[in-house]
Amino acid sequence: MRKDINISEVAKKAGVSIATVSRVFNNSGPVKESTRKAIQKIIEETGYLPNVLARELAEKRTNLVGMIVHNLSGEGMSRAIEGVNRVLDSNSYSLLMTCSNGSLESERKHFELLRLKRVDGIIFATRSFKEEHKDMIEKLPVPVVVMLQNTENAGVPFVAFANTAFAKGATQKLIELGHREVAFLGGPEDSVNANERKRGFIEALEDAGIAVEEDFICHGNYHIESGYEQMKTILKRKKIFTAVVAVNDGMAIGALNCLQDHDVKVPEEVSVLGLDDTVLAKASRLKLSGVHYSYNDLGFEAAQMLLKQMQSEVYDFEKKVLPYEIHLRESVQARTHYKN
Amino acid sequence: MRKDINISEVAKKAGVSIATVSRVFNNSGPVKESTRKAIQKIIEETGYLPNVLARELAEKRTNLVGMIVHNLSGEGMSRAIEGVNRVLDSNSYSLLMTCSNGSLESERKHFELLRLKRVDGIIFATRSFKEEHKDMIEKLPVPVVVMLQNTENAGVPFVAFANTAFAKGATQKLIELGHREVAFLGGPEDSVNANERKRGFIEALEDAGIAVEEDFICHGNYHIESGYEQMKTILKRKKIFTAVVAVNDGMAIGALNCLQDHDVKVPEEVSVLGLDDTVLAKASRLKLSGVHYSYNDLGFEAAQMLLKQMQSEVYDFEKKVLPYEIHLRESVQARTHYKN
DNA sequence: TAATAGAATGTAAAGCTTTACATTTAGCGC
DNA sequence: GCGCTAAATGTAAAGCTTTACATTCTATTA
Repeated sequence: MRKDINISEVAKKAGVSIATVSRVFNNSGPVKESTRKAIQKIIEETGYLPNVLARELAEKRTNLVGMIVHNLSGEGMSRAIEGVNRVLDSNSYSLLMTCSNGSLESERKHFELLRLKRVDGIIFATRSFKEEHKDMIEKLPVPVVVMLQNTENAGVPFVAFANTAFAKGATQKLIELGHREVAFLGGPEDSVNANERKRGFIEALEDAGIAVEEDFICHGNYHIESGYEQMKTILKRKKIFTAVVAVNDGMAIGALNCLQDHDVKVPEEVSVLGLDDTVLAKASRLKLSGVHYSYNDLGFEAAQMLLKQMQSEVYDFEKKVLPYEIHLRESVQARTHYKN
Repeated sequence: MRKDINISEVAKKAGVSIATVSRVFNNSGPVKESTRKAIQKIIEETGYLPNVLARELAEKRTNLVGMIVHNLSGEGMSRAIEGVNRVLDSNSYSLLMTCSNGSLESERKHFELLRLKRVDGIIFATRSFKEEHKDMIEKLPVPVVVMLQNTENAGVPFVAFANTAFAKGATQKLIELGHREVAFLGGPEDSVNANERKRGFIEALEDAGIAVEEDFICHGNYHIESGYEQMKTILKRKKIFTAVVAVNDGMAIGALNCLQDHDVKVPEEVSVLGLDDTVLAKASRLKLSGVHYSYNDLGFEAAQMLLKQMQSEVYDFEKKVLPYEIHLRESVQARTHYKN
């Protein structure tokens, strides 16, 4: 298409050197007022825009932040990206987005791509953080902030949710309400986040001196159908329970539907709580209880932390665990005498 | 961090010129086998990676595709981005993502940013396509594909859903089932997509010779609460209707909850259909009827089209309207005699 | 053996900016 | 009017690659 005008053409038209034009454009040095005016006029007339590639080459920075995400399904990650974008936008950075689909090999490829593209920093959202990831990160010439995983042990900066803490807190609320036989619908057994939540659940029981029954613990895949199935499995065991904690809203909704289909009254007979607060929580007529935490803030904080690291010479360890709120709604009530 | 090695250092070590190294690295010219081997060895030893910035400067292309999206809430857009990513990934392009938050001014800013960043093409997802957008696009030196809006009139290439068609089709299904008093819960009045769906609804009625009653048409904001409110408004009018078409799943779920709360039996008394098929459709015990269309495909097709445009010299108009499927599930049944 | 085609390799320009350093200009005090 | 300082401007290198064109081989054919 139409040929771009470059700095030397502007300089020629203005009868000055390119250095002076550069100084005017970037306001990076003393220029006589009359010269400045003249150059600005030419810039405007010609619509001159510097070639960012050349500039980046000279400056050795791209004002680009890379982001590696396993996938985008689920509303959480999108919100996080919005949060990231908000920060980058107001700091003149742009976002290079990639989906890794979770495999280690693919993640390695994406780290290399971002390195090649010379991004100035990387936000890395992974399902589970491995030793190999640490190696990848250490090889990079730019800072990396991990999102959604607690990488304290690895010494890698991160922003994450307090999975164990809020799972424990929510379970404790149920215990406070008199529940002692509580079932847990967990996530995939190899998911770090799901296991952290499960741990919180177990800790709450243990702290209260309640024995943890394996019969009350199941694992699913986060989906509604899976919640339904796992709930059914537990129901079949015919052991009495008065509350269910689900690792996320999908499983909670599945459980809710399953209970209702089996004529178990919620919340009169069984309370249901999802460790989540997505749009699904609002979908059922019976308002689902859950834990609220902001993915938007997650992204926001991660981007903030990254920019900070990018500005400092040394990438020192830093961490941020986000706050949460437990919302008890219609799906939870105090334990009443259980009618068998 | 550690200094990168550049092509001339590799050349020096190998005792050849940089041109030869470039030829080996890019496999872009004849090189004697022994020389090639030697250079490849040095490349491996030194871990040489070309400076992409310099390369892009020389090649005048960035292998970058920009994407402007109003926002990322809702699962649709994320899926679309995944689809885009899938195509770009396998074609060695990367994605520069920006959220415009919908304002025209912001969109203009983002177009400029992408132009500055010298992306090779742009995918533009907007809520409503205006004359100004066309101007912005025509000024750009790279092709643009619009996503989610039918821009046939403007002559701008696009990939979109057949809003009017599937809304009409779904409504016709209801009519075939004997429904004649059908309510419509629409989206925001300034949303092009929402209005296209409304038009399809109206066309179906008109084609069947059914008068369109304003009392049966409401507008909301896509959310569950809004669907609930609008449904209530219509219920209050005390006119008999036997089916409801909602502009999306959120409104449909809201309507469903509202009807049930008012002791209206679904589907026995009123059928409910959402012009959507998100995760929400699976959340209720009563399986919601709807229209299925794939956002992932939307992104996929948009990216494909863009790449094609990028490869051809002239950017000729092209369009793609995606297929859809109407799924009648539990929430819809044939009209039976209406008990008053 | 010389000519010649074709392969292999090298040279240098083009792509465009930033910036350290060099040079020139202007202004001020004496 | 001279000298000095500070401001204004210019020069050229550095950042690194690709590639058109030039040159130098190598091998084949006459």
